[in-house]
Amino acid sequence: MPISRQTGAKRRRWERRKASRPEEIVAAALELFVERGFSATRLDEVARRAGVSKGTLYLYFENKEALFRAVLLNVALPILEQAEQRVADHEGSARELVQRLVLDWWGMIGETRISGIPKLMVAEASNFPELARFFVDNVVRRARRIFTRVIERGIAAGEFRPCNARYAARVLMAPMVFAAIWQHSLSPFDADTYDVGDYLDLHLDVFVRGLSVARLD
Amino acid sequence: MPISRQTGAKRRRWERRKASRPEEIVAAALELFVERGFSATRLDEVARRAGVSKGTLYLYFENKEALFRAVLLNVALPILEQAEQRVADHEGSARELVQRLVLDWWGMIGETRISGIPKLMVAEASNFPELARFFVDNVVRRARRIFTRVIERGIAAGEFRPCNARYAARVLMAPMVFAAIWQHSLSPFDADTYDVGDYLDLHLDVFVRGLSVARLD
Amino acid sequence: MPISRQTGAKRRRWERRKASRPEEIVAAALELFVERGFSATRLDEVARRAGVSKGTLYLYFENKEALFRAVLLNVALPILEQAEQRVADHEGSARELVQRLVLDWWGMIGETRISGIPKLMVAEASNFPELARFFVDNVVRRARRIFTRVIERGIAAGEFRPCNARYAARVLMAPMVFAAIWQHSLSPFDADTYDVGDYLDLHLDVFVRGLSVARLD
Amino acid sequence: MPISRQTGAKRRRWERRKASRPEEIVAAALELFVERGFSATRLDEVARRAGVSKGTLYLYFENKEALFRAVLLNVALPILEQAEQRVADHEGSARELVQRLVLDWWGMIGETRISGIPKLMVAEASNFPELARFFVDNVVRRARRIFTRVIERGIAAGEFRPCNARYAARVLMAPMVFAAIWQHSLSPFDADTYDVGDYLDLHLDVFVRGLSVARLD
DNA sequence: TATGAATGAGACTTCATTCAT
DNA sequence: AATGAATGAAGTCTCATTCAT
Repeated sequence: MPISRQTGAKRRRWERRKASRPEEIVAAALELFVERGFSATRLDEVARRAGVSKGTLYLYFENKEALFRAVLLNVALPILEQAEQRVADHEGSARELVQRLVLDWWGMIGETRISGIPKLMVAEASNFPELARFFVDNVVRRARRIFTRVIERGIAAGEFRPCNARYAARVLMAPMVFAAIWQHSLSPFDADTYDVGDYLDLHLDVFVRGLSVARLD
Repeated sequence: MPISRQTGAKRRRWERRKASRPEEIVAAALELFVERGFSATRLDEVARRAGVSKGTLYLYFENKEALFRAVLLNVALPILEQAEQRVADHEGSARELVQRLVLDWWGMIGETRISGIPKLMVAEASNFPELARFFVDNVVRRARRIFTRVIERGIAAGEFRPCNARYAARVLMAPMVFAAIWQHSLSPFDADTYDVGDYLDLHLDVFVRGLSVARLD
Repeated sequence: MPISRQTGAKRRRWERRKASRPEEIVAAALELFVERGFSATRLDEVARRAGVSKGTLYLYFENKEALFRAVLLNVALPILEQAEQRVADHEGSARELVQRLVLDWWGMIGETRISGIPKLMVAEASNFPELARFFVDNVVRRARRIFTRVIERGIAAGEFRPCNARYAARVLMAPMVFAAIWQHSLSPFDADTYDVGDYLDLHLDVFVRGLSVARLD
Repeated sequence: MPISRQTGAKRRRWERRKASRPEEIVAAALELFVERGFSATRLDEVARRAGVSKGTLYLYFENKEALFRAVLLNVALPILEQAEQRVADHEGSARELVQRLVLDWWGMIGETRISGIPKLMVAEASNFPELARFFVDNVVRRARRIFTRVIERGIAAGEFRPCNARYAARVLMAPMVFAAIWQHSLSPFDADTYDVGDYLDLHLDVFVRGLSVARLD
């Protein structure tokens, strides 16, 4: 039985938790935005899930759109930066690197709520052009650049066949990002369940073989 | 008495063929749903774009959700069935077939509004579970089955290495579907433009090489 | 017993009265704005008093402020223009004219709701600067100009003593406008009732005597 | 135990004289009520302008309406009483007295914030009936009585023509009160600037001449 | 005393839906 | 069949008020 869980349950009405509030709100908003989309998410429910009143939201965020912005900037960006860092630190052959990049990404993000961001952005892009632009510039293209560089390195090292590295990076990333989108959208309605890890393994195997100069056995 | 009022001669140029009304409405709805999402789409605007009054929508569709259903059933499904058919008719080596399937799909759907459906479904799945289930069962899984079969054929013929054909089908499809989603979401905000045809060519080349038993030169 | 009042009472829900709606809404808004002020007036109540639903207000007016504007432009302005016209047509001695101007104004406006406009504008001026400016330019100064001209004419004709006609016009107008403001504000709470007609008569008598060159007996 | 925490030596420079808090709040409220009206005034801003927190308001005033009451009772009333006193002490001819009363009033009140009270009361009267009644009884009628008495004295002394002194008092006061209202409302939007002193001088000159028995030259 | 984070009723506004015409 | 004025439930947001600190 958990320690000391039985008394604190009845949260007092005027309790204040200061610094942690905005994070809790953003976390609740992330969940709901990912689940229902921006428009279909009711602030009422964000508040309820964050355990605050409706008015409290407006203490920390100017309006619903600002909350959306915060979700992206305060949650997605830091984690993606961290991922970027971790990924940049990798060493080894291009082949290995390609595989580590994808598997690490999924390992870090895949099972968390963060993986809902792509779906969210894809769904709301045209309703929030500036945010879309921001997201593309600061997340998508940065990620693409990393993958592109790794592939270029592989080509330079004679590991990979010469090809358009930018396009290859897109090909490499698509199944990975799609897995995240799928998981947060139609996957629950799909009777054909699948293991994302195995799926990514296969993708990586096929991709690396397909791109390699040498015959891999 | 007014002159020539009884003849009906004043045929307005935008007088409509009655039968096409519902189609026009559905077409308008498709555009807007894809562009903005279901919640953010105003029926007012659907009506305006379809060139009818708001009230008219309700002559043909019970409510907004029914219109959504109609968009999927009346527009997406037929076209996708047609695509399925065309794709099923293909003959040739598995390698060739794989490539034809993907390129045909893009050729038929890619530049049309239909390609917005994946984004729309992905965005609204959790808000419309039955529709999501329907879409997965009648579109996604059917498509997956076709791709799976082709790959199985390739394995059986000794063209492709033995592997989990279902997973390979997912890997094969992901970049294709992702291209459609991307085109209708973040692509307009992406300074790195790309040619989808070239992208798919590269994907297919890498995929087929990666899956093939023989060395392709 | 009033004729045919018993059947039409139960106003049907979907009745539409087209053209008259905006006027009815503006009339209701005028009453309430004058009575409570802009901020304290609830659109709910405007709608109820106009016999429409809340949503209907937005069919005709973009928002609450636009309704305020409409009250001024569509109600106050026309009537004041009419008053201006009528007043400009007057002939006779300056003395008579001065008296006619004031008494006519009161006769036309005094007992109507329009006389609440000065109080309303005075109360809300600083909250609606552009509207205030518009009101001053198009109503106040125009009225002032009329009065100023009459006094100048009186001076030129030797009826009135030379003086600053603009200031004299202000002195002449103040008790008149103040009567309107008073009537719509503190008058109902004043145990000392008074007859505005008598009050204006006295004002005019004193003013004209005080300004005249000749001794009036 | 912390060092030197008990001495209270750290006297913050903006440490306040406790006693003055309510006055500061009332002063801030007066300004804002006059400027924007009661409803449109935010307690948030009252607090900010008074240099206290929102919660502090409630230490001194039960609610917003009580603060409004306090503005009238604690600020307006005393000053108006003082004005009344000073005015009552005057001696001299009725003519002189009339002029002193008006000019003194303006001299004392005109340039201060207190002169905004009439506008405020006029705007909010119907929203606060008891307060309106109180204001009329304790301020308006008392002032009127003073002016009435002076005019009666003038009539008795043969200075002024016989007339209804109560009405004459109203006529005398109106331009004066109106000047105050104007100053706090539409004056800032009026391109025709004017000098209130000159205006009142003209008013008094005309009024006294118009009421006098003797010819004034 | 004093604070200011938190509350929640209630305001303005939107928009899917209805129905007399 | 078609319209579009009208509706009112429901959403976002505001702000007077409360109370733990």
